Amino acid sequence: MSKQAEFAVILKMNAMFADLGADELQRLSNLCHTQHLSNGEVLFQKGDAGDALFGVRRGQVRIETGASDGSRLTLNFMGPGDLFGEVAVLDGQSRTADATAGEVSELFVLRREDFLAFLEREPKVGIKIISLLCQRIRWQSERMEESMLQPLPVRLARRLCALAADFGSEVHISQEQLGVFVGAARESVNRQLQAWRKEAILDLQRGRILLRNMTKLTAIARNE
Amino acid sequence: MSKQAEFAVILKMNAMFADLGADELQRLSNLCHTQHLSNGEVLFQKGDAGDALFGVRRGQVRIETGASDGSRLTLNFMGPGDLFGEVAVLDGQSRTADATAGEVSELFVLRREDFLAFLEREPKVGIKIISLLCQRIRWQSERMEESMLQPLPVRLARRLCALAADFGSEVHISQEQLGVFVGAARESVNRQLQAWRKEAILDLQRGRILLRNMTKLTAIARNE
DNA sequence: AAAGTTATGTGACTTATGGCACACTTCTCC
DNA sequence: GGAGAAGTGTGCCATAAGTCACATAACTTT
Repeated sequence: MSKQAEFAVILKMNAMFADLGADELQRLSNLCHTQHLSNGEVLFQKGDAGDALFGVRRGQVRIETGASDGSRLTLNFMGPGDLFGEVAVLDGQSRTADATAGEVSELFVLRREDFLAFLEREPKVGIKIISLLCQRIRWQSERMEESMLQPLPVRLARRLCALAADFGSEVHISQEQLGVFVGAARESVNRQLQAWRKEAILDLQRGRILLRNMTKLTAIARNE
Repeated sequence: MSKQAEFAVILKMNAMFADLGADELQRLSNLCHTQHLSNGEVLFQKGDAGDALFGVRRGQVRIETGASDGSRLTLNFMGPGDLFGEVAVLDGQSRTADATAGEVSELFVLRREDFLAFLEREPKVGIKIISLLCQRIRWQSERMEESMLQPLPVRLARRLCALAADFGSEVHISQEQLGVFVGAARESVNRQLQAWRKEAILDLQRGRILLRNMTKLTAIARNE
């Protein structure tokens, strides 16, 4: 399969371009470039101009934010098929986080100017993107209310359920990072996890969590 | 001034349509209808279909959410010149809050289908809207981090500064509602306000707050 | 295999905020 | 103008979570 055809497949997977016809998809793919990253290479940093949209072909990219004390905390992992950097590209503002390759990676790159020009010619895609951004706004406000109103156990359970959907019952994440995701101190996360271990809801190992009883966990997440 | 011309002025005020030419603005205004509301009349409720975008011509509309216990809590006030209901219109999902007229009001209404049809003919407006939605996403995530990381005094100071920008130094709001805005209990809000009163940063009256020392207040908001 | 580094487990203490209770004040409306 | 509602001021206590401190366990490096 040619690279361009592969780009088209990946783009198609993303809701942003899901209802594009084959020809439009073809034209969009032709605008893409390829970029290789070695392990640990920095793609962009917080504050950089948001001049391109990226998609992962192979490898893994970590989206992280450098805390003021110099420690770096991972916010998200992007794997093959994932698109990232859309917000900065769409509004032309600067990046809000850093992106670093977690392995040798190959990305495709869609430059902001090419993308915007494409948008002007394809109003339908614009409307689709608007919908997606609106969804995101709704989702954000829900999480906002949630994180202010729900106690830590509920937030933690929800995050674990979400991770389970992506990774299966063996979630590979440190308690420190789980704390970042959930907005809590590492110690608090640990204490809650211990409590659940005693209830046989999960098992703990260094760097991973084994979910044993998803029924109970989802019940906690629902906050009955 | 004709109603249509007045609509055009209001639309122009909103960033969404700021760089539209006079003719496009004219066409958009012609799509608008007018709707009158009596005091206390309900415009829409949470869960209703988001089938129109509204703009306030005269009067005031409260955006509120009905708490589970039946008490209603105001999230925002929309006054003359304000546009609201965009998100539900743009993505076609249901309303996330209730809207009730706080006085006898006159609105203009732009129906979803008309608006979307307009968007398809004006890709530039679509791109502008995308930018605005992106800005909102950024703003939301900032507030999100803020509300989880910043202590109440900082959040409260920020909210008061924001209100001051809209209302001047005499902010007309109950402590209860301030609590809702800031995500805190009424009592906590009161205690903080009392502390500031003793420092001569502000004065309190029933239903209003008089800001005396904006310098100190903004300093607190900055969280130095 | 020893040494160093990172991740986890846990106790003790502190603190911010929430919630209840109740007094007091100011508005509103018959 | 009297009754009731709505908004405000404050004391007291409960509690969730953060912080600090340190022990232990698991991987890495040389």
